[in-house]
Parts: sequence; structure tokens; C-alpha cells
Amino acid sequence: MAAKSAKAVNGRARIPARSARGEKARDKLKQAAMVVLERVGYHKMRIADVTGEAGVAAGLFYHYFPDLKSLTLEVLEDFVASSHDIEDIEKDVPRGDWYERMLAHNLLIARAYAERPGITRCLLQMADEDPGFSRLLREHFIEQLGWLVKQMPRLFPEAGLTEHQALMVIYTLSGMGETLLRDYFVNRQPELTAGNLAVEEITELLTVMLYRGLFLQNPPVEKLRYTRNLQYMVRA
Amino acid sequence: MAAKSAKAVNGRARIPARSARGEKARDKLKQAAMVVLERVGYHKMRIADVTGEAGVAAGLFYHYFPDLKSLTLEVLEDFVASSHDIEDIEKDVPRGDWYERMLAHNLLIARAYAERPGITRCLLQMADEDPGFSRLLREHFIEQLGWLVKQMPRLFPEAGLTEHQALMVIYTLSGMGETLLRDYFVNRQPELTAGNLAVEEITELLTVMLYRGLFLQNPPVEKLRYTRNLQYMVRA
DNA sequence: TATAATATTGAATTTAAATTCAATTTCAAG
DNA sequence: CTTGAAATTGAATTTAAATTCAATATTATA
Repeated sequence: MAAKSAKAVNGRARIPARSARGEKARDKLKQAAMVVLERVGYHKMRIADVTGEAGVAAGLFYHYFPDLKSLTLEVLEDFVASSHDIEDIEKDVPRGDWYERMLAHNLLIARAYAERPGITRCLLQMADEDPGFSRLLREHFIEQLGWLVKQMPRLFPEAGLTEHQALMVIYTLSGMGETLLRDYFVNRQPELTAGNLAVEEITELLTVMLYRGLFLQNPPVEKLRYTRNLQYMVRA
Repeated sequence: MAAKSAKAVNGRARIPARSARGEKARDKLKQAAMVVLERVGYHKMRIADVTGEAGVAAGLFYHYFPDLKSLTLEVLEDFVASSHDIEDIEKDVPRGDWYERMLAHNLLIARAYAERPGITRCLLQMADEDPGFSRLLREHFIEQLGWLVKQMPRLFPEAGLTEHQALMVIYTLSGMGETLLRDYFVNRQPELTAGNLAVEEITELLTVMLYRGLFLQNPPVEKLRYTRNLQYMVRA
């Protein structure tokens, strides 16, 4: 977890609380913001919503935050940082088992989408709003992919991939997840949710498609629980 | 091109011009909106920006549009509809040549991203803002994929795919393009643009990855111009 | 318990932008 | 050329929300 810095991605300085009591109130506002963001999203959020949810007077807001954007950035940065911590778990998976590693990675991401669709939506809203936050998110994303990108030259020495090409390939493949998960869990596109799939099923599908694109092979059938028939999806 | 309907995706009724002169002014406002949307995006656009760009008084706006959202929806729906027309071109490609068809399809999409990054960004902003527009965009997207989804049972009879599964597979694969193109052309992520690739190169990469995921094969090498080395990206 | 630092309140004010509309202009039809 | 329907103007008004701040409450510590 990163230490609290005076400046966020935003230009404006963080206004610190000057007592334990103040710190508590500041936190209360952040928690309230989390609730409001999940419910209505960034663009519809109002200061009165946050202070109302927190049960404090409107004026108190300015004691701790210069504006809504700073508060939102702080809340979302915390959220991203905490996912970061959680994602260390996937490091447990045996080194050589690529399918399991990808699956574990995707499952963590998919769970975040499924459990906090509103906040996930806000990550995209804020990335669209603020280049600094966009960069932060992207760096986090790329860092997550780093392990895979780094393995590429070793995995496929024949291909003679440049580092940039490796990044582009992984980036392209990862894009699959972003769109599918967003439209399934955040936007809940009826055409997709019609199948009423569990998070685990979506994740398996995603991982299978990723594995296929990368390795030009279907993953070992014995590892699959929902998508075994895809092994027959091959050019005749 | 769809006929002008009284109601848009939005709930509010369209306010028609009542003379040829009025029609011209109405169009001028729409063109101005297109310029402003490309420049600053939906959330930062103001009525004064539009009337200023069009060179008319602020009050005139309300003669033709109830609010900014209606204007924006009208403009973006026109844009989507016109891409629709353009995309018929790809039907020219020989039936059996899957790689060429996908390439043509992706090239059209990639060009839209490259030529109008701001408007493309607005499509996403508006889809996030308005469920009706989100549906419209998604239907258009799915319609574009329809040809591919429909072929799936025929292409892979062995796999015994359900219609929903076919859609999920194609949807997942198409997601690749969305993320990559957005981060390359709209957000211009430095890690991606570092390679300074032409639209054609990005499109080829995208299509190759799509083809691999779908057919579990690399496309015919003789068709590739920039990404031949990817044929060696195979699990040893 | 007195004091001072900090937190908290909420009504008053400011601000940016949307919205209205009476007055004026344009222009096509007769 | 006259007339009336429609277009156009821009200053005045309204609105929603942010922002300020004097008054009051709380708390730690001397």
C-alpha cells in the first residue's frame, strides 16, 4: 500500500486532517464517496450526495477535499492499489502452468468486475476524464501483464519478437477481457447475460480464447470444465 | 440511411425546422456540434460552444434542440448510421476468404478510430451515459459481427456450439480490437504509440490475433506484410 | 476546569451555465 | 410592394450546484 502523498495524480494538494477525529471524518467521506460512486457514477455524483451519505454538513467537505475530482481520484487510487495487493496471490500458481496462471489472473479481474460493477465503471470514467489517472491505470494494467510480456522472447525464441511487438500482442489479447467483462457485468448487455453464466464460466471462456491466441493451441482439455467443445473449433 | 424519426433514442421529441432556411441552420448546429465533440468531448461541451462554433446566437439553440444530449445523440446516431453504410463495402470481399474479410472489416473500424478519435471517444462516453444509445451501438456492433456468428455452426460443426456460445466467442475476440484501438488512437498510450505503427500495421496485427483465436491457425503467410514472424509464436 | 486548536454546522453567497422571451430581421408567397 | 410565418438575436432571468464563512461544538492537554 502506497504511503499517503501530498499530491495525487490530480494537480491539487491533498488537505490532511489535523487530528485523529478529523482523520475519521475524512475516511467517512471517502467511504461515502465509494457508495455514491458505485450507485450513480462519477458524472452524476454531487457534493451533497457525499455529505448526505456520510451524514455530515455540506461545508465539511471542503475541510478535507478541494473538489469532487480529488476525492474521487483518492478513492479510486486506493481501490486500484488494493487490487494490486490482492493480485499477488496469483503468484502462487506453479511457474510452468500457463493456463492456470492466466486463469487465476483473469478470475481476479472478473471478480472485481462482478462485485463492484459501479466502481469499475468509474475507473473507466475517470480514465477518460483525466490523463494522469489513465496513465496510472494503464501502468497498473501493463505491470500486471509484465510477467507475460517478459516471458515472450523465452517462450517463442523462433519468432524473434521485439519488446514492443510482444507488448502489442499481449495488449491485444488482454483487450478481449476488458470489453467482454465490461459489457457483461457493467453494462449487462442482454444478449450476453441471456446465457446467465457464472463468473467462473466467463473466466474460463476468456482464458481459453486468450490461450488459443497466444499459443495457437487449445488448453489441455482435462483442465476445462465448461468449454471443452471449443477444442473442436479448428480450421478444417 | 435511416429516415428522420420524431423521437430519438432519447426520450425527448425532435424539434423540426419549419423552412428550408431553418433546416440549414439546424444542420449548421449539428456540424458545429461535431466539431466541438471532436475537440472537447461530450462532458465538457457547452451550449455556448456549439452556438459560438456555428456563429449564431445562444437562443437559437432551443429553436432546434431541447438540450445538449439530444443534439449529441442525433449527431452520433448519424455518425453510426453512416459508418453502417460504409461497412457494406466489405461485402465485396470473396466469400470464402476469411482472413481478407476480417481484415477489411477491421480496417474500416481502425480508420474510423484513426480519423475521428474524438468522436469515437464520444461514442463511448454516450454509451456510458445513456442505456438506449448503448443498446444502439451494441446492436450495430453485433450486427456487424452477425455474419461471423452465423457462420460458426457451419464452420465448426464438430464443436456443437450453441448460438449464445458462438456470440460469446465472437464477442470476446472482437473485444481485442476495441481496447487496442481505443488506447492507441483515442488515448494514445505512449507505450503503444512508441512503435509508431501505421493503421494498416495495427489492423494486420489485430486480424492475425483474431484469426488465430478463431481458427487455431496463423493466417496464410503470403497474405501478411508486417507480422510474418508471428507464425512462429506457437507452443513448443 | 480553562484554553486553544480543530472540527462541524448550515444559512448566505457566488458562480457558471441553462433557459426564456420580447423585439427585430429575413424571406417566400401573394 | 405587402404581409405573415418563421428565424434570429441577445439581454434578462432562472436554476442547480459549488463555495464561503461566522457561529458553535468538541476534544486534548495544560
